[in-house]
Amino acid sequence: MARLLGTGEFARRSRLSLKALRLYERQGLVVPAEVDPSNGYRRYREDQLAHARLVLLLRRLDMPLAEVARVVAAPVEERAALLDGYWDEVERRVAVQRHLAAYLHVLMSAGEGLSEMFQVEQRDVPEQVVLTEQRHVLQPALTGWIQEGMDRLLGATAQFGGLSAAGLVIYHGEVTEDSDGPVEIALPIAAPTPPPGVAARVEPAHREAYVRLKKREVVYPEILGAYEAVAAWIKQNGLEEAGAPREVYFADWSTTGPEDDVCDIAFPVK
Amino acid sequence: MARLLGTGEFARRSRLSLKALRLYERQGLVVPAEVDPSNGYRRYREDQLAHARLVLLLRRLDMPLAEVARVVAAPVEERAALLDGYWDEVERRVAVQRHLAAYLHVLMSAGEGLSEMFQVEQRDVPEQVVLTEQRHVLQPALTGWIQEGMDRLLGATAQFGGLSAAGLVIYHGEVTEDSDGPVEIALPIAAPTPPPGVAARVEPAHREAYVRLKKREVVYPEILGAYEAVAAWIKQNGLEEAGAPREVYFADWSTTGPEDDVCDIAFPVK
DNA sequence: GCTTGACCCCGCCCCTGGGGCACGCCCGAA
DNA sequence: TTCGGGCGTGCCCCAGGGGCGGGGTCAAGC
Repeated sequence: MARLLGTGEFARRSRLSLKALRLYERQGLVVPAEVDPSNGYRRYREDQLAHARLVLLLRRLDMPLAEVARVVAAPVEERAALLDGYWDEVERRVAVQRHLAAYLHVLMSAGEGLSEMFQVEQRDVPEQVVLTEQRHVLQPALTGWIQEGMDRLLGATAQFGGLSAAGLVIYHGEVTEDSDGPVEIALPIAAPTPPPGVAARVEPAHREAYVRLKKREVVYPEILGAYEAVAAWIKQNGLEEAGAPREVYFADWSTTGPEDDVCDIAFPVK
Repeated sequence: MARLLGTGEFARRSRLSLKALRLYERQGLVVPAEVDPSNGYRRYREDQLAHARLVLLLRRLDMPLAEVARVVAAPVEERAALLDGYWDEVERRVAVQRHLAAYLHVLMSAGEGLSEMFQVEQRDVPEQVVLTEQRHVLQPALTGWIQEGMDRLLGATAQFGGLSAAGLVIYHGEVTEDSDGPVEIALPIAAPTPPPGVAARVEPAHREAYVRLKKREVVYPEILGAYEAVAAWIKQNGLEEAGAPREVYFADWSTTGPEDDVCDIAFPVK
């Protein structure tokens, strides 16, 4: 009955290294059935093998030890859900990286000729009264917030006769995984001055340089290439940036396909 | 012309941390255009920004610094290929983990009831003369070698009247990512004794416990569950393992679908 | 009973890719 | 000249171990 395994045998049969076994004991992941107090020898029950092998397989998913501990400590009926949660997270991360790898492939194949990928134009934009909403938001939450905010403000434009021009997303600060803007959503309305009682302001008339993007190009971080292209173009042409960069959404996001033009990346210039 | 950037500005504009910049300098990845010998101040050229940003994006793919160094040091026309090589590797690794996650999901949903997932049977196997080929091989190369070896030996069986029973893959040692067997392929032929001039031997008569698997279950590491199930069943039924475990392939691999039975996992018992 | 391997302990240093802190110098502007 | 921020180095920390070395221990053979 008291057939206990020494570390060597337990390690061989669980395929865990001795080093890993000691580490997992410290982390409370795989705790020996008993430790001889006189010499510190660890002894494991045979039925702990299944547990140890489970830990091994979870580690092969590169699951952090802390998360492995949570999974194996959870009631049996909750384990599958925890595993799925972790794995979905991995798939999301890999999906982002997959996109990035594809972008880098294009970038590198283009032989650094980034600017040739984009056609930069200029135009004059008249003064506009815009309903506005501003927030600090990190990149992962950005598209969700833009969707919501656009919808919310679009509802608010109704009482002013609806949207009078393309909606803007203005980046007053950088938005990346660790820099949170702020970002402003600004929807133009046909009013001569900002109406009272709502968040609104005048977006001044300006000249801007822009590139037009297809829907499939409007995805982080590929979109950064477009920003860089415009910024580089501005410098090359002896102009200066004169305001926060912005995205001009002139198409309905939900009804367009990946090859349709949906927005411009624009920098005010002088 | 000599517009050089200090570390602070270079870090902000490249989005690399100061710490990362110093590290990358030591690794020779992003080397400052000049270092003031009197005070150690680093200065970067503005055109190094693109280089630094490329390093940043490659790092976001979790590409190791050494590999990033190889990519950015390569001629421009080779970079895309190096990137693709790395990313294919990542996709392969993730595909294996995806499989493993799915297996673990099933395992955990079954509530540890692994043995209930498999129906273990017993049977007697008569003495057989087999053509044989043995090798050390690691798990990743295993299926490829089995395919080839089976084909090769199958050709050799022709001169003895062809295959007389299901082909065997016998595991004399464990086969994992870091344990390499040895593994034996053994194809039974209708001969009373091992013919001279070819690698052949007698596989003795024995009783064996086995489970039958569908094609979709015959994939590492899910298949380990089947081995464990048989091993557990043997213990539970008071028997003993009496030989190396084996896979008995009784169907043609190439013409079967994922839901077809293709092989048995068998342990000789006594 | 004694010796000899094999087994097992612990602790230290190594790796990657940085984060964070302390301490101190240095630079430019008021 | 002073002061705030920019910049330098060096040290310790993280996961998840690998590897080495010094020393205690266990069982088996003689």
